[in-house]
Amino acid sequence: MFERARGTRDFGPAEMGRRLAFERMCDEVAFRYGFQRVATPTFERLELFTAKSGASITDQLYAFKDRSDRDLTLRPELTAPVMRMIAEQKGQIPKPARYSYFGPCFRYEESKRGRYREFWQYGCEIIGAPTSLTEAEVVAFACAIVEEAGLEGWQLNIGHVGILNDILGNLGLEGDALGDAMRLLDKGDFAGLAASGIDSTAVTNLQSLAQLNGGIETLASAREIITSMGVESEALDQLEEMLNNLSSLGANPPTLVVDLTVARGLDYYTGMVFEIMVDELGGEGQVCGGGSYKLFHLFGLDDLDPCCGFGLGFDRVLLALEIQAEKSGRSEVVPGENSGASTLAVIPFKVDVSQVLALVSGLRAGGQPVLLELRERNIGKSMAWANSTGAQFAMVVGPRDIESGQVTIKRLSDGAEANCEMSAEAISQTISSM
RNA sequence: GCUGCGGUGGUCUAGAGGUUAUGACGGUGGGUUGUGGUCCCGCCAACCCGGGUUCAAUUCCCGGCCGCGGCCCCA
Repeated sequence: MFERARGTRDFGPAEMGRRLAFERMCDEVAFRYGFQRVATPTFERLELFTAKSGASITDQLYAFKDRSDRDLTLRPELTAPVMRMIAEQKGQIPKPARYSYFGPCFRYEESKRGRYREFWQYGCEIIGAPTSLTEAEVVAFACAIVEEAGLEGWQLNIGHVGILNDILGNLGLEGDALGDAMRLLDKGDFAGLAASGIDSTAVTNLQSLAQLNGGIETLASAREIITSMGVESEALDQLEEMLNNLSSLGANPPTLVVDLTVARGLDYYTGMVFEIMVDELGGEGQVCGGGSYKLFHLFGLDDLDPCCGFGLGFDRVLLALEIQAEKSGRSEVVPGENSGASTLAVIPFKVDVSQVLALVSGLRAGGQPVLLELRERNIGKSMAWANSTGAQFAMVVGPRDIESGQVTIKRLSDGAEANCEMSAEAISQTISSM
């Protein structure tokens, strides 16, 4: 026997229906926010990702050589490919561009629940509009997705790398030391910060900054602390503006935490950074992350920096929704996942099927989903089959019906029946009126 | 990378050093050649893999693989 490769999953009809419903929902929200869907290849030149994230990521990639000895890799994320796509057009696109995307990504790492070697990301980027309003739009879009998906109890964490840069820069940190300090801050490792040689008063101040917990109102306290450290931060004003815009745009997270020590551990973030967390997934609780970043300098298009975007952990959101639905007894995990058109199971019975197929064809042409019984079996078994398919209606077409020109439509949920003329129009009409 | 727990038909599960390896769900066929979901009967289908201990291992031991949790990491 052959087993699935580790960290991969199969999706049967029920699960796939749910995933498609969620993808459609994401696209609908994206459309309302003015995003246009784009797609990039599943594999790319290896250099694209090493340039973005350093050579050390190679061991987490599904990298390989092609027959011409080119270094390629399955994509581990979608931001760099989208940047590459725009760069290939020399940035000659209408700006600002609002792109959304969805697709599988691949990372070679230990798999566990909520972390797979093949996983799906839904995401977006706004390119060519480096403003705090852009940031607000991006975060509002992310919030809209999780909210419309019906996720409960999620938390939005927002920080600003620019503010951290101002503070740490004022302490004389730069280059690697600054990056290290930022990573320590992100982890909340203040002992490590003190050990790295940062002035103890500054560490204390950073710690109280990290302990601020709340929404926009915490900015005032943050400003006090930052001012007391002798730092003028324009970035702080930008963050305040962004948060106000976010609120005006209707984002309404169950919990909002303005946490200036959120750094997302990534070198290329430059401004606002954010993440959306849920409790249900333990250590894999981050379902979305993003912010403002500079990457176009890698392609020689510095003028497009910074951009703003996010990646949404498609699988994780679904997992969290499934756990929450289970807990609350909700039957629908993704809103609308069960609301398909009413399918009609057509059961030819003791007739030459060619007599039925024209009718089936007419029904389908008219937009009526038809599931055709393909085996010749007795009525009882065929009805059981119709029921097991999930079809809402069933119709037997036998000699009697052919002769009379009348058929009986049966609603499978409760056995209700209705008769009508044996024509596609009459049948469709009968179904929609039942 | 570290660490804890687990692995019996497709799914859930009983079980014991020697069994025709349990039951349910499911699938399939019949009872029933014009109306399903009930009921009855039949059939399909499993001890994760490799090594060790033993007369005998699916059961005990070790390793691997896979799954689940925790830590590290998470572009």
